Amino acid sequence: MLDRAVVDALFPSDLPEPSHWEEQYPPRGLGEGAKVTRLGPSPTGFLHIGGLYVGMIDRDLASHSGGSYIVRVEDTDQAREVPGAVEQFTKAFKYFGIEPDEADEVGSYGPYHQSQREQIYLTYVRELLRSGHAYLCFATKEELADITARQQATKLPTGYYGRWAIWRDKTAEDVQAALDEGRPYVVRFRSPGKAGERTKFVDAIRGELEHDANRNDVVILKASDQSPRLPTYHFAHAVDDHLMRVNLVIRGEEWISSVPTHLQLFDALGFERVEYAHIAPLMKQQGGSRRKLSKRKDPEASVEFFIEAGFPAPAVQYYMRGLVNARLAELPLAEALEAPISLAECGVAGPLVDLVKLDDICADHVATLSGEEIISLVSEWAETYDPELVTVLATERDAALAALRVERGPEVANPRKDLRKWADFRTAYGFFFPSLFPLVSDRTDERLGGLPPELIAAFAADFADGYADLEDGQEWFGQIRELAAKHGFAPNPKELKKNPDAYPGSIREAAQLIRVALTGSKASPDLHAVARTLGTDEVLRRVRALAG
RNA sequence: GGCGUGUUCGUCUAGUGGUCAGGACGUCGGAUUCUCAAUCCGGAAACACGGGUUCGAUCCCCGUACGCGCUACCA
Repeated sequence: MLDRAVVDALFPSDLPEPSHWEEQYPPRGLGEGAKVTRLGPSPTGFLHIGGLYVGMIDRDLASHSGGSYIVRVEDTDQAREVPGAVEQFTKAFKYFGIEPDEADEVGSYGPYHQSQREQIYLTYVRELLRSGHAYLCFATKEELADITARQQATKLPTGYYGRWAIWRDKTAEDVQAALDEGRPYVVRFRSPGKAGERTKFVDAIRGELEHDANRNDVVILKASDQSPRLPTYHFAHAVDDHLMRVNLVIRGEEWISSVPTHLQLFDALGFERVEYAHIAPLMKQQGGSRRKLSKRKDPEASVEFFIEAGFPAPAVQYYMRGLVNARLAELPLAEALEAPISLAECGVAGPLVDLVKLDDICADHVATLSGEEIISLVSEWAETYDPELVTVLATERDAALAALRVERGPEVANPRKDLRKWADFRTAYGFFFPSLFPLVSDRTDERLGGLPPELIAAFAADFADGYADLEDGQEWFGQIRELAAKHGFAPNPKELKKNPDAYPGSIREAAQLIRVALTGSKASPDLHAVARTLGTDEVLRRVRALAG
């Protein structure tokens, strides 16, 4: 063990003692059972949907227990940091309504960026060094690679332990000599683990788990020739979660294997242990098997994907909550968003993200919204992703409201479900806006089904000349029926099938002419409703364009 | 390789020592219809495999297979 004087000389002389931090970050004095949770996103790219998923659970448990939810940016890997990532996190959390109680400038347990907590970490590293729970390691990358290679060659577990831990028991003289040479070092934890020893712990989701005790002298503080001097995840987890008074750590199941290490660290530091809940990761189907959603390969792994497409936040939340607790998927959306998540009911196998099911949920949800709500949500989304649409919605608001009353609205028993996400709006409803609608005047347009151009022109002209804006749907459609008969169309598809050469098409094809003229599409809401909504003038303008 | 963890219809899952193994999404068929989105009705579809324990196992135990994770100065 190093002399205290030698240890202290490694650190700034004004570095605070642990008591300083303990006083600055006192216990929270929350009620019985209050959960203090945290999410530790790493700004090495866009927020992963899995991060949002875990954050939602954190947020929920904190809220329902009267606790607090913290977002702590884990930016200790400065080399991999991506600029703008933190801003994107904030935006994503906001979009989905999963916002922290404490983050960045808000909260008295900060700073909430690990890169700004150097002093704190150093205090506790020094403490561990003083007590002999940690030591300096001057091993070079080459030496470490060599150790790993030799362990692999002899089929031994890899790691820095036992006789491989070459700096663990060096004399003070050797350490001093290396220090005098100015060699860079890392600080390693002196693991108390013994070969064959087992560690038992309780996971709030999985119950009692058992693992080999950690024997690895893990690095807790990265290289001394870097600035700022930052800790590894393991050490930062212990220090931060203790000082932020977090008492429930919810994280991905990939951390289960690290729990024995974390427990040793908490014990060595004299911290009270925290409760763990390890969540099964969101998966992706890959051929016949499945794998974790990958940020690089899967667009839907990024929360950005959902924001760009304008998936309604409540629908996404509802879907995710159903994955967390299947019971919530059986509840109506509003209830499911309010009902508390239960860790004990969490699945232990990673679920596949089913975008088709999400679509279904979105469609059902949007169908419950009013026209005003849809316009406001679409506008908000379009602010970033379709500025032209924002203007149109503002200047032609009446047209938008009218469009959204077509087969929709609270009084309709079976509302349309053609909007799943805001990016669908332009495709599904754009034709209602004169300024967004390109007239169809080319009679050879494939949308018209290849009917003879002169027939199309004559039909359209006839329709426009005799058009009446009738209120009754059957009567209104009667106009098309009569014209169809006059122009030789079969009265129904069955007749056409019986006698294909006798007709240019059936009533179906005839109606399609008007549909394409009015909407530019072969699929649309009820034609009568569309025509009434557009108004006589606009109907005539569009049909006459086709008549030529 | 070692250690850990998991496995019910295609997907998310419910469930129990004796159930026709339930629901939802998807899918298929039908109805409706001027096209869609829907809606309504109906169908197909699962307890990974092999041993035990038991009168009986999807459920309990042990193996096997397969998936996933950890085994970094990444988180």
